[in-house]
Amino acid sequence: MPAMDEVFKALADASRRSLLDRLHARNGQTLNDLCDGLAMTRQAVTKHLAILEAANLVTTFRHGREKLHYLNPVPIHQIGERWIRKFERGKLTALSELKRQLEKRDE
Amino acid sequence: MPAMDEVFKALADASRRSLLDRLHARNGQTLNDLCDGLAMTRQAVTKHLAILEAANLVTTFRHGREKLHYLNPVPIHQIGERWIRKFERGKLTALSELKRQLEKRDE
DNA sequence: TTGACATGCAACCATTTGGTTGCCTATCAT
DNA sequence: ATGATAGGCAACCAAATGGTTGCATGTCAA
Repeated sequence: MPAMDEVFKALADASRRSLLDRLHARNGQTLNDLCDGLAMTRQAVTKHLAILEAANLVTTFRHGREKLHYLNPVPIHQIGERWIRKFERGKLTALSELKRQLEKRDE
Repeated sequence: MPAMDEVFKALADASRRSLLDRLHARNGQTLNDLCDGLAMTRQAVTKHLAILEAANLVTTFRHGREKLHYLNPVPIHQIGERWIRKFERGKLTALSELKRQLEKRDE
């Protein structure tokens, strides 16, 4: 069970989010598949994938000399459920307080 | 309009997420309010708050010599809507592909 | 078996990050 | 006015991050 902190850290990098996007578009890609079109060496991509795998956002299977990468949407879902939702409750309250302060500014 | 990347980066740090938690628990706190109990200097907290403010996750108002910090839940909500939701669609598909691969492993 | 392909490992590098200390400025209360 | 309180600024530092290059290993196909 990877800590939520690992997931947040993994999602903090735009290259890694774009790798997740690519897997979302087409699941089960090899390392080389994921490399092409990117302005990065294969080794850099490997490192990013390792971080995504450690955060459990990506799961891999060896198939001969190929390593297939699959998106695991569960941790993303959990961020939504366990973290973002918390801030949705009370969102209107927070916003109305903000508004009240903005108006008080001109007193 | 702060780029979503800034928001993700701001959320990547546990100390910053805990500052948001504190504001969620009680909105409109001063810098010193937010400092106490934390194992960090005031200046470190200032830097974190600056990053949260740049990402538009926190808005501030001066009131005399005090600076009041308010949570802005909008960017968090947008991460949920614009990013996380995208991966919820197709979540079941992705999971069933994962399952299929896991089973294929034992052939 | 031998070359080509897919990936792994390790050392190295520059920059960013999260934190510190020291000092300065502004505001409030007496 | 003056001390205490709230915050700001800047320089500095160690460690983490994102990337590179070079070489090694494992696997497939002819």
